[in-house]
Amino acid sequence: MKKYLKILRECPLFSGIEEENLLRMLTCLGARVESFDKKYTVIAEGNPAKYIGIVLTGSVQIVRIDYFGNRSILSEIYPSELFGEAFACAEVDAIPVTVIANEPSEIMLIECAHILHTCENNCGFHQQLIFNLMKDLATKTILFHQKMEITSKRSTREKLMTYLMMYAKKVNASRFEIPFDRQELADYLEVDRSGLSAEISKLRREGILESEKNTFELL
Amino acid sequence: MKKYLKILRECPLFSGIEEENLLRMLTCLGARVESFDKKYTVIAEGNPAKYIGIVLTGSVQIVRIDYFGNRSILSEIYPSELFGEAFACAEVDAIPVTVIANEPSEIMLIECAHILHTCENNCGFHQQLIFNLMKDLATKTILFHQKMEITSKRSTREKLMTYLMMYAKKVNASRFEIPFDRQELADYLEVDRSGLSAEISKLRREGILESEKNTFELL
DNA sequence: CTCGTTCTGTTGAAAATTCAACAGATTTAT
DNA sequence: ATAAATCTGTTGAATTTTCAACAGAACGAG
Repeated sequence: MKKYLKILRECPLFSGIEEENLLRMLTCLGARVESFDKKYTVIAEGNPAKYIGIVLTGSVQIVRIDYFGNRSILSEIYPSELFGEAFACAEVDAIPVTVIANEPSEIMLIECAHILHTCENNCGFHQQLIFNLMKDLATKTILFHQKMEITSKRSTREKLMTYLMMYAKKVNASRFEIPFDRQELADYLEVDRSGLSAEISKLRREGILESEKNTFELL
Repeated sequence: MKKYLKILRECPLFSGIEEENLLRMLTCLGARVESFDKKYTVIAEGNPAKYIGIVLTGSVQIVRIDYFGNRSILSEIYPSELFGEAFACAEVDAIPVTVIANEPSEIMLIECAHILHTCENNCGFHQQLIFNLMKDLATKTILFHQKMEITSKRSTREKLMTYLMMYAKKVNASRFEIPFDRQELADYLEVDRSGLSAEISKLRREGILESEKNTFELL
């Protein structure tokens, strides 16, 4: 576990926890680490939502696929970030999304019940963990609001431009690389891929942006 | 305050709090009650997100209106439910949505900082309140997932049917009244109103549903 | 290095959404 | 009760999106 300390210290779940206590706490929580190859399923839709996941290395996508196979990408999770916490904390009996490794990834899994309920050792950090979870869930809610601001736009162009402008603001640069290929971007924006490609070309012709592969520059 | 006890006991923020402690706690938290007429703004976009609101009577809508005046309805909040908690807990400096009274409503407002930080009286309920907020935020995240499941559908028909089927499941009845008029439903589903009306008529002609005003029956 | 797979941009046709306008129904205000 | 305002369903035209198909580019495996 020791080699993950650097990442775990950045994890919002453990903020305010002293490093010397962290390893002990992980044992107490029954944390375990699993590895997943690219495209492998970390948690499948329909399973009980018992675990909170922490990305240690690599990244995962939270996706939902409907009856007709349409994929919708809800978010991407990077090292030190959490996933599954909302479903675990709300104690829903089946998780409605699938978590897929985006690349070879190491994932820490912690049974949520171990966090929420005081352990026999009474290790005393539960209050801090619950506070951290609350903060994290509030932040996630904000992120969902942002995603809904994007997808609530009615046209492909508006969705794309809203996304790019938000991303530019987030990284504080007018030139940046996005974490999606075309199909993934389309599934995130909830539009048709070919229409998205066409729109990007159009924006380029109109001099509104430059782009090359996944790198964009707003002009 | 006493007359609101019945509703406040149902409020997820206060679950696990003894009734005899509730009134005292409200004073400690500096809770206050304000009244709003129909269509009046409870909290306007852009203001600092300091307050958690609790609907006591009536109801409010959480809406976002973009540059071009397109309205998007994010959710409706009914008595004993919370709003604004995500923005307040995440301590964002400007709330990105507007809260509007749906009908004459009484709203309790509590400064979030009073909940998160232990008060001078050390009244000892903060841990429970923080746990409750965490639970509430997890539940809200689930609700957002459901809304995104609706709006991620590509056609008006699919959005409408997904919404109606979810609503039927929620109230456990195939015949039910929805809380939206046509324009509001369109703004919630993020589609064009006239197209929505047309789609409802079409579904009725096809024998898939019955409807009269805001009452629907799935066949 | 080569072959096979995946990704991307383009295109045209079909389908759906949006938009504006309107008339009848319903609700609200006086 | 009447008038004014709002809400709803319909329609047709303009615009967009979706869908399927394809060819070249980029990538990965062996």
